[in-house]
Amino acid sequence: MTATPAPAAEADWLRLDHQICFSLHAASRAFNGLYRVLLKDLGLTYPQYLVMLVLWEQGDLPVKKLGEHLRLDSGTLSPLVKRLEAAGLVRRERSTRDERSVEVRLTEEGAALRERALEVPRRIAAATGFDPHEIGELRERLDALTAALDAAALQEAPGCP
Amino acid sequence: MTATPAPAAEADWLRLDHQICFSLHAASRAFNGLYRVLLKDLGLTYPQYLVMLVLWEQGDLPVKKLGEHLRLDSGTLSPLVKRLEAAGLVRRERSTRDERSVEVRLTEEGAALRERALEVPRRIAAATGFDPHEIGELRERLDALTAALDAAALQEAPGCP
DNA sequence: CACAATTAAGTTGTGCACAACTCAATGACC
DNA sequence: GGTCATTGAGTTGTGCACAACTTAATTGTG
Repeated sequence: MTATPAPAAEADWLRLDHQICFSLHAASRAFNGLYRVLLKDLGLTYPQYLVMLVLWEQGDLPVKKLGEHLRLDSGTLSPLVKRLEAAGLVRRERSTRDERSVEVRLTEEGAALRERALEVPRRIAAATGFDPHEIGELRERLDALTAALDAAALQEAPGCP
Repeated sequence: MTATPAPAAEADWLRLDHQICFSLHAASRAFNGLYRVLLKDLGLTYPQYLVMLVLWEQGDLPVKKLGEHLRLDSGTLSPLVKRLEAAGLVRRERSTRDERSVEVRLTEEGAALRERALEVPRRIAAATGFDPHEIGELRERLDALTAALDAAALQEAPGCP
């Protein structure tokens, strides 16, 4: 034992941080990469696919609601949805009830694309090599992580009531 | 049992996919968001922090080696490293041994920043609410996932020997 | 030696994420 | 009813990720 308890421990923290944050970053990009390959045929990017998943599941939604489901703001969604519209998968229509709101509606083509998308999640699941139970467990872990991180970020934020 | 085994199961696949891919996407962005807050004082973005972590741990490295550690290509790293150079944290120097290669070297300022960065991983770990063992476990799971996804993406790729 | 293939950086173009902002519609309050 | 704060989309600017490409240096092979 030395007088200085553990000078290396500090570096170990940075090392651990390197490991965990890099692992998550890499996993996210790896997922993105595989989806990129699998979604190429459908002409969708990964975030566009997420939007389509929500629309297929929830039906037509205003941009605001889409953003709540996906935790994305209008700065991300506006151009993304415009690209989906350009691809003929959705229409954007001003709500008559509230003229601020824009409804995103699936076109026939957009609704039909769902059939072709059914194969994607199976292939993703197969690629992970995880069984459904493991996937579910990992998902829970990640959701807990997200919730904890969001709470912490709020606390760290400049003005935190 | 009906003649059609489970017509709803197809939709469930899309739903599960929605869950897991969204969870990972959200966790990655949540991490990014918290790092954004914690790194603001250091004047670093999250990917820039990753580069600095590698340099602090490994010492000066050519861009190529940096990319191997972080799985990033020159298209991402070149402008990023230039921004680090503009911030005075690194210098870029053509290798004399191999003029194709560019060595990224920490400046005094860049090396000194490490002291201030030591606090970051502790605060991140605290924010997750996970103990070191859980973090390690999650990391292993994510690394396994990344490896499986990378392998699958390779197999799916156009030309796969 | 010469010349083709490979390699390391860098560039260009597209799309996503997010902060900070504008603008118009809505709602609340006096 | 008029004013003002709030809300929903959208825009702008910065930075990251990645594909496709260019350029220059190096290596391999005849």
